[in-house]
Amino acid sequence: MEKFYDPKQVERRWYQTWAERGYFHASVTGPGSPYAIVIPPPNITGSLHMGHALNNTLQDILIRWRRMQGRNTLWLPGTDHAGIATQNVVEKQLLAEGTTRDKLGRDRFIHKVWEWKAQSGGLIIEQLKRLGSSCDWERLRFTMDEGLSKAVREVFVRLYEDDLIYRGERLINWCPRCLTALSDIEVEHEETTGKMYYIRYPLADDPNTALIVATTRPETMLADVAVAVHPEDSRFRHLTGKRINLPLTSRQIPIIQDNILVDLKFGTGAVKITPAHDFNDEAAGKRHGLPLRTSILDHHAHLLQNKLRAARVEESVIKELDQLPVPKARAKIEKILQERGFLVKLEDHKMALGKCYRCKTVVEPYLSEQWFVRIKPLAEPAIKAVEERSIRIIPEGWINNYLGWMRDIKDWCISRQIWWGHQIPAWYCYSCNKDSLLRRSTDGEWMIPSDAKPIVARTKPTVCEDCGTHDFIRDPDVLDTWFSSAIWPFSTLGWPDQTPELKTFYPTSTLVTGFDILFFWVARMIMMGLKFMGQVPFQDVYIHALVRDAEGQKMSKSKGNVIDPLAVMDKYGTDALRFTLAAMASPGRDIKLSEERIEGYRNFANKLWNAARFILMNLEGPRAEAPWADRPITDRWIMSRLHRCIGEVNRSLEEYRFDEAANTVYHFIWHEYCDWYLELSKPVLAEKDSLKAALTRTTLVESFEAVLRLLHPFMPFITEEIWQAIPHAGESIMVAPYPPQEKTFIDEAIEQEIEGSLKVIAGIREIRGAQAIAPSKELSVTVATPSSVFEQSLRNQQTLIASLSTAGTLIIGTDIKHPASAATTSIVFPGGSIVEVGVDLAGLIDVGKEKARIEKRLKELTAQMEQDEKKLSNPDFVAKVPPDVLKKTKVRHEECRAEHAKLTSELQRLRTVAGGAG
RNA sequence: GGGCGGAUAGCUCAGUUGGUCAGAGCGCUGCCCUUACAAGGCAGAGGUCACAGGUUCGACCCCUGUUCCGCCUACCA
Repeated sequence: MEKFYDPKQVERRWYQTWAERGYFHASVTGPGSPYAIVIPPPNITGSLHMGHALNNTLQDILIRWRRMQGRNTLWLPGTDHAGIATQNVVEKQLLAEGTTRDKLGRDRFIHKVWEWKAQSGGLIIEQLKRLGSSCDWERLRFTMDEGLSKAVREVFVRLYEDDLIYRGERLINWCPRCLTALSDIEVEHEETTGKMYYIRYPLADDPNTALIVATTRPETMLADVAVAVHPEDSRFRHLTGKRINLPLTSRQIPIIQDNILVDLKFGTGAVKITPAHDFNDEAAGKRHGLPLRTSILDHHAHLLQNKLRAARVEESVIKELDQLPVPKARAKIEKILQERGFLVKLEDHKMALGKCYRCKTVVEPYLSEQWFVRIKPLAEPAIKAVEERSIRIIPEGWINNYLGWMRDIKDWCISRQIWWGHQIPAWYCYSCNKDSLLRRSTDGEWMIPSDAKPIVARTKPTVCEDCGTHDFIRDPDVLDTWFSSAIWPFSTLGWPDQTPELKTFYPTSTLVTGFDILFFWVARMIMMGLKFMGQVPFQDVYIHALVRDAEGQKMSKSKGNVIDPLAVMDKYGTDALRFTLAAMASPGRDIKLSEERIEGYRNFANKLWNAARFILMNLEGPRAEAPWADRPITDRWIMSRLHRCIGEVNRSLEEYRFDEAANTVYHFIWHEYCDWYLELSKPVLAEKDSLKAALTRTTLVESFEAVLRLLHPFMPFITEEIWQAIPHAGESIMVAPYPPQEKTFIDEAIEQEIEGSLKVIAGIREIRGAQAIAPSKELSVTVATPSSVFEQSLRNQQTLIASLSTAGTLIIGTDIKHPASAATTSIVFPGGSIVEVGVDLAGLIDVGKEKARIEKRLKELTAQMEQDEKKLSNPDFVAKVPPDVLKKTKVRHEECRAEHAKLTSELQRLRTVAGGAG
C-alpha cells in the first residue's frame, strides 16, 4: 500500500463494480420496509455544481445508511426537461449554426432539442455517478419520457374536468426575451434605482388646474384609464368625478376614489390607473368597472403603432414611439413630456424590478390568453398536511414560510409560449373558429382567440360536437416545467397505472432539497400528491442550505466565484468533498465553502488510509478469540467508545444532523481511534507471540471493520477499498449491515480507568512540552494520588503509561514524598482524581519556566475558587440548584483548594532552589 | 413595508431543555522525520460569546431594545 491514498482509480473501479453487481437496484419485492427518495431532477442543461453536490451527497448518505440498515431502499433518479432553459440553450446553438427556431419550425425544432438531449442531456447523470450516488439507474426517468407525459396529460385533463384548470385573458408576467408568460415565482425581484416621474394631468374643464401623478413607468400613461385619489384626502375631494385630459392623447379619463390603491402618505396622493400594464391597477380597474384598455406593447415589449392608435395617442407621438422597445420609449416619452411642459419633476427612486429568472430580462405585465390552475382548493389540504405534521419539514423554521405562502397563494399560470415541453392537451375546432383564427407573424403559431371553446382530452378529438367536422388545431402552448415536476413522486413510479412500484414506494420517505424551490416544487408536489394519490408524497422534507463561496456570495458563473465540484473531486477525491459537505450542513445556515476545509477532510481520508496500513502490517501474527471479559482492557475501552460513537451517529442521522454525525465519526476516528487506541495497542502488539497481542489483533480488525461500515455512507469509496483489504464478511461494504449500537460493549468503569491513564500520560507530556524535553528522553516519573481506587487503576495500566510517556521508571502511590534531592514538578488535572504528578527531572528542569507555569495556574485556580466560593456561600444557589451540580461544584472547590495548597508549597520550594542556585 | 436567520478564537463555523461548553477545523508558536500517516505526532498561545438593559441563585443560551449583515417576501404608484 502506498503512503498516500489515491482516490482516482479507486472511485472509478468501485462505482463500476457496485453498478455491475446491481446493488443500486431496488426491487418491489425486496426484503425490509421500504425507504424511498425521489431525486430532485436536475435540468438536462445542467452541469454539476456545488448545490447538486450537496443535495445528492445528503441523499446518498441517507440512502446508503438505510440500505445498510436493511431497508428496501430506492433512490429514484431522473432529469428535468427544463423548458425555457433548454430551449434557450438549443436556440443559442442554432444561432451559432446560422439559423433560428422560427426558421426551423416547431416540429424540426423539437426534433433538434431531442437530438441535443441525446448528445448532452446525460452529462449531469454521469457527474452524479462520479459523486458516488447510489441511484437505481435502471429506473432513470425523464420528465418528458412517454410514461411521464401520459401522466401529465392525465393530470391536466382531470384537473380541467374538476374545474381546477381554466383558460382566460389575464395580466401575467411576460418575459420579452423568452417570449413567454412566467408564473409569479419565476420573477425575481431586484432592488434597483430608477426614476420617479411627476407628470401634470390637467383637468378637462379647467386646464390651469392639474393633478400631479407620480410614476416610474411614464410610457404606460398612454394606456391610463383613470386617476385615483384617496377618499379621505381633503386636497382632492372636490375633484372626484371630474375628468382629466390625458396628456399626449385625445382621451379624457375620470378622477375616482380608491382607498386600496392609494396611499395617503406616498407620492402626490394621485395615482394613475393602467389596468393593462400593472397588477394593482388591474385589480383597481376591476373594482371600479373601468375598461381594460389593451396593452400598448407587443410581445417583444415594443410600443406598437396600431395599439397606440387604439389608445388614441396623438399621431405625432405615435410616429416617435412606434416600434420602440420600452427603455427607449421611456426616454422618448420623458423628452416629449418635458418639451410640452407636462413633466414637473424627476427624481431617483429605489424600487424592486421584476426580472425573468431564466434570462434576467426585465419582465412586463402583459395582457394575454393563458391557462391557470385554480389553486386554492388544492392548497387547503396541503396546508393541513403540514399543520398536522403528516409531512414533517426539517428544519421547522421553514414551516411558517411554507404556510404563509400557501395561505396567500395565487392562481398558477401554467401555460408557456415556448415549444419545448408538454404541449397542452387542448384542441379547437378549426371550422368553428376559422373566422377569428390568426397566425402569429413571428413563428407561425395559431393565436387562439379568447372566446374559442377548448376541447380538453387525453388524445386528439375525432369529431367536433358542434359542427361535425374533423379538423382540429392544438393549443400551441406548453406547460410550465414545474407542472410535470409537481407530479414527480408518483409519475416516476408508473402512475396513472396502479403499479407495484407505486404500491411499495409511495408515499416516499424523505425529500431532500434546497429552500430555493420550496414553492416552485415542494408545495406543488404536496398539492398534487394529495389530489391524485390521496396521500402525501413524502413523510419528511429535509431542507438544506445554499452553498455559497467563502465571502458568502451565491455561487454563479457570472460572478466567477464558482468552486467546481468536479475539479474538487479530481484534486481531493470524492470522499473528501462529500465529507466536507456533510460536515458543514448545519441546519438553517448557508454553507460557506472553502478549499482549506476540503483539504482538511482529504487529510482525514489519508489518516484513515494509514490507519489501515498500520492494521494490515500488524495482522501478521496469530489472532485469538476470547470471552469479552478476557480481552485486553484497551480493546474493551475502544469498543466501548466505538459503540457510543455508533449510537450518536445513528441518532444524528435520524434527526438529519449530517453535521453532527460527520463530526462525531471524524473525532472518534482521528482523536480516539488513531491518536489513542492505535498507540495503546502498539506496546501490546510488541509482545508478538503473547495471547494479549493475538487478542488485540482480533480487536483491531473487528473495531476497524465496524468503523469503516460506520463511515461508509459519508465516504463510500475509501471505506470499500480498505474494507476489501482487511478481513471481512460479505461481498461489499455497501450491502454490509450498518453498525447498530450494542449496549453490552459500553463499559463506564473501563472508560474511566483508561481515560484516567490517558490524562496521566498527557500530563507527563505537558511537562515535557513546558520544559522542552525531547519525547525520546527517558524520565523517571512519580505519580501521587490520594485515591486508592485510582491508584489501583493506574497500577493496572503502569506499563501502558510508561510506554506512551517514555517514562523509564514510573512510581505510583497514594502518599509519595518528593525525592528530596531533585527539583521536581507536578501537574494537577482539574476534575480528575489525580492530585499530583511529580516528575523527577534529574536536573533538567528550567526553574524559571516552571515558576511561571505554576504562577499562571495559581491565578486560574484563585479565580475559580473565588467564583465557587461566591456560589457556595449563596443560600439561593445551595437551595435551588440540582443536587448533582451542587456536588460537582463542591468537589471542584475542594480540588482547587488542594491543588492550590500543593502548588503554593511547590512554588515555595522552587524559590529556595532558585535562591540556592543564584 | 412585512417575515426569517445571523453576529462566538486571526479565518470558517459547532454549541443539545439556562448550571464542567466556552469548543472544532484551518491558521499561528515550540518540540519531534518515534518503522501507519510530515496530508503526520506531541504540546501551547489565542475569545468581555455584536452592544445596552431585563428575568434568574446563575445567561453564549430566555425577554426587550439598539447597531450591523444576509436571505425570503411585498401593490408604495
